[in-house]
Amino acid sequence: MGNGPIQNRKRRATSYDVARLAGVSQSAVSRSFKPGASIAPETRDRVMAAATRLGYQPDAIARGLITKRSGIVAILISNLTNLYYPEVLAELSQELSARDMRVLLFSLANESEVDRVLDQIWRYRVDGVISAARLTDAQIRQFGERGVPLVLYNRAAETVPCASVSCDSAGGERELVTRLLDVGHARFAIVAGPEDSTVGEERVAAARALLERAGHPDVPLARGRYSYESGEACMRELLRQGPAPDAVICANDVMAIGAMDAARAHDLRVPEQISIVGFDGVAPARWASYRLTTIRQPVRRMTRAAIAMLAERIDNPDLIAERRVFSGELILGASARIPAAQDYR
Amino acid sequence: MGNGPIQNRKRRATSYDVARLAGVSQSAVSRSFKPGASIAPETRDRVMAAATRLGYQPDAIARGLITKRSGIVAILISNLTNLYYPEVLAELSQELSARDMRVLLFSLANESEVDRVLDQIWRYRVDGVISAARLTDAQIRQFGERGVPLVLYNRAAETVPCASVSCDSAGGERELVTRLLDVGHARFAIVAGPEDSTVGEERVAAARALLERAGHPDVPLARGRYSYESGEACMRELLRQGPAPDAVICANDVMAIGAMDAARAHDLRVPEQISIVGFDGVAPARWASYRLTTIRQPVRRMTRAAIAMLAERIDNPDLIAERRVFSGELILGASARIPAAQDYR
DNA sequence: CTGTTAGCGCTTTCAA
DNA sequence: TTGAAAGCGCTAACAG
Repeated sequence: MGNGPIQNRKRRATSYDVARLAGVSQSAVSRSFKPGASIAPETRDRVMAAATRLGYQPDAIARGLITKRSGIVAILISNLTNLYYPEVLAELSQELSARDMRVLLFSLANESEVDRVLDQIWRYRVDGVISAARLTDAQIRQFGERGVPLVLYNRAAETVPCASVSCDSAGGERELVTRLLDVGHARFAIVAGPEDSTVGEERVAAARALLERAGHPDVPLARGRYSYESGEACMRELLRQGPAPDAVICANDVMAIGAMDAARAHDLRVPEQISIVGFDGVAPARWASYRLTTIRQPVRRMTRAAIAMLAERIDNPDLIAERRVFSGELILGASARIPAAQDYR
Repeated sequence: MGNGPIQNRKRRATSYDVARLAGVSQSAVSRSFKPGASIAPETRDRVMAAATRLGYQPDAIARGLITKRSGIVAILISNLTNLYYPEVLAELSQELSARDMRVLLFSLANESEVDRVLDQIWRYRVDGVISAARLTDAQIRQFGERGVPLVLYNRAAETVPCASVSCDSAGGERELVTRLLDVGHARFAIVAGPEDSTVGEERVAAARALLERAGHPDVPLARGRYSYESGEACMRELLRQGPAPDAVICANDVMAIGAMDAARAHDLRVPEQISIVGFDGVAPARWASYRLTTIRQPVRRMTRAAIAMLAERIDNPDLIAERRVFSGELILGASARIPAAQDYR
């Protein structure tokens, strides 16, 4: 304890306490803590000394009441168990903290909670919101009405203009499918995500369109819920339904991993007998047992962009909506018969 | 829009606005929103009607200023990329939200950030803190001095009494090692976590103690950083150093998974030639390519306990410190030669 | 550069 | 049951 801050247990020191101890006015204390405020270096030192003695820190809550800035950004995530989202959350959290903003986390077990969460968001006067959860257009509109900056992560609004960052699902999927076609895969199948997943549907639609144009209409499709187990189940379903496919396109990595395990359980060798590709580029996709061929989302670039856009909008709420779409990076793993291809186009 | 709330863009409605519209005093509005306050049902209805028309919600920030309760709990997590923590975070977040508390998330890239984070915590007047990050005793003491309730998750304080929940590392590890010994494993090796990880060291110490007593002193040990890559590297190191072990005890699942892949890359069959065990019970440990034998932490029970303890201490700050230790559950996967053993004891 | 003063939006006595 | 009034701890004009 020796030279630790003196302090009556419990009651925390206020700026008045510090002012009294330093022999200055309360506003001098306030100014001492505001960078660039007009205060004599000498007074400031006295104040700071008193502050540390009392263990004083300006109260962010009280400050927010008057500055209209809480320093808090809310993050909405639908399901943290998705394996892709923890990576996103870690990046967001890191970068926000570097920019001196705090994260109020809302993880939704299901979509119906959104309204309840929005209520909380209004009450806490957050400076802005990054949402990796599905929002209806009506919900998005509320942000506009209340003047709370919003950036969507990996989703987009249907009819309302709204700032967003995302990874080019269609482009990435087309790259994968083109490669698969080029080396002569012939019996395709798709493991899709839930129908209400925008990115999932984009990926599937892009794959299908390309396949159709290449003379593969009516590709068999099974729907999972983005989980490992559902990936396994989808693969089993596809194998049961007809002749084994020689290329399976999965809407995300985790299902692709489940699909690989299920295929192997059916004594199919990956990629010799069956190619399997995913999407996202999560860590386990790189594990030696899988070495998944996939499209890696540039998570860090995307999160940084999201935060930059949000910060801009916090400073200038009337900024026009903008969508930033990043290309994913093709990761040539070992789960698909695709040539390493340097001079590829 | 039709019957949506009327509202001048940007400036949010205050209790005064509502009061005026409802033709009551501002304090009547306040009371209407406080459950169990003395207010005539009829007035309350008028107020509520006005409130919805204006899209009014009591401002949590302003309320906190006077009630001394922010409704916010801070969660500290060291590294979200650990795969075990997202599961914990998801549970914590879920349960806190059910109890009408918000989560302020602090994810630390490294231990040196702790002090910076604590500063923020004091400023935001959080009602309490759950820490799954390492705190020094001096840091823990600050919580006591400031009267901020703290519950440690999977760690414990050295010399300061402090509320905590954890999983019985030693007990779990002993169960694993006993089984391995019983079936005659003879050449053990350990893949440990970083030296500054308390749980990691507990697990390793328990395993070593038991092995020593069983006539296996000086078990070779390699240190990883809890990541897949480091698990792989450790296994390679162990294989390089001497005769291949027939049982490898890993301080967590992710390293065990890395170790399995590395062992297989060396053409060792798991578990026939080498048994590998982990700790935690994360989702990928159940994947068909691994089916890891491990100890599963009862995450939901632990998180619920942590929150219950925190809530108690928020209501009664002087509550005595308590440690709750939960037993892990042995998961018999297929990564170790251990009999299914029903009548085991 | 410094102190005085007026709030931010709310809850909570205290009388009526 | 209700309204008036006094703050919670702070920042931001405004004079001095």
